[in-house]
Amino acid sequence: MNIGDVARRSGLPAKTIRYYEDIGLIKPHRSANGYRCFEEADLHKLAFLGRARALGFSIEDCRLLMALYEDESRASADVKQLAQEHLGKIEAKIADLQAMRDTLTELVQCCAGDNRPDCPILKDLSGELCGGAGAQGREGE
Amino acid sequence: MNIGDVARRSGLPAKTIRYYEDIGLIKPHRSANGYRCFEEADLHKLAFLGRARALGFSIEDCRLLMALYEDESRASADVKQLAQEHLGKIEAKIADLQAMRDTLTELVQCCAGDNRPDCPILKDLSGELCGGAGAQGREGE
DNA sequence: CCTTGACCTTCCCTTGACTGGAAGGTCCAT
DNA sequence: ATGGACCTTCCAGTCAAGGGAAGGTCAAGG
Repeated sequence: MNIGDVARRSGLPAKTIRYYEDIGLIKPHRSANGYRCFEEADLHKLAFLGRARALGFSIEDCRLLMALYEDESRASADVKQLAQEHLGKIEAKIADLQAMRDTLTELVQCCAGDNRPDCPILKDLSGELCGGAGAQGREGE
Repeated sequence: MNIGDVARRSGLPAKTIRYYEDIGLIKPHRSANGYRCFEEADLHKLAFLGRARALGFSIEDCRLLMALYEDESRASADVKQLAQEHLGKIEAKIADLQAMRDTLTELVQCCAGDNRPDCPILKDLSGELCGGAGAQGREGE
């Protein structure tokens, strides 16, 4: 298989596949003409990588996950720990984003959104406290 | 004020402040010795930037927000629109992360986490369907 | 006067995970 | 032989900084 075929079948862009080879995640053979020559096993790995990346695992996590996958004597505890740590990071990000969302939602609701210059969003950003309904809870930043 | 003082007072690292000057967000004067020389107005701008960044606005959004802030004849509708667009992106990110979290949570729960190699997390990543409780809903990716 | 240490300057490299594009080689069908 | 689709490598850019080197400046202490 050439790179275009694996790209279509794995759903990953050819550029990404080359990049994954660059950083040592896959090691496709080469044909006589220098073209990368992928086997089913490579395709399988790429699909694995694609799914792990879609779950938000970093490239380094993917490397570890692949190593665990290929290690027949792995302990599932190691996989689980990796996944749980990643889950923790995701939950932290969600919490951060939710805090932003809550503050922004408040500010947007406060803002008249008309042609006058007075704007609680800018007031908040400039550090003046919004007298009204208020988007507080960030004084101590 | 020298950069160290503004760094302490704004909570931004000196590196970040220099970067913000580099990209034209602030334009501090220079003392005779070449040191940046910040006024209260610069500090105010940096605090504004810090808060906008903490709300997840991109640098380019921050640039627009600052311009609006300094434009006395702005329409609050413009600010509101910017904030609403940003809010939409944040909500999309939250939804993405929540989907990851849900799948990962399922998989982690499925995994025994002992010293045996059998692991539903790796099974899922490798494309095999998990026979048990199942973390489905991603077949069509 | 000299040194020490804290502070400041610019410059360039690195991050993560790609993406875009240029310049050029290969393959296959017409 | 020519066109177009495919492949190759290499270099630069993204975003928002962070790290660190090499060197200038300043104030205090000996």
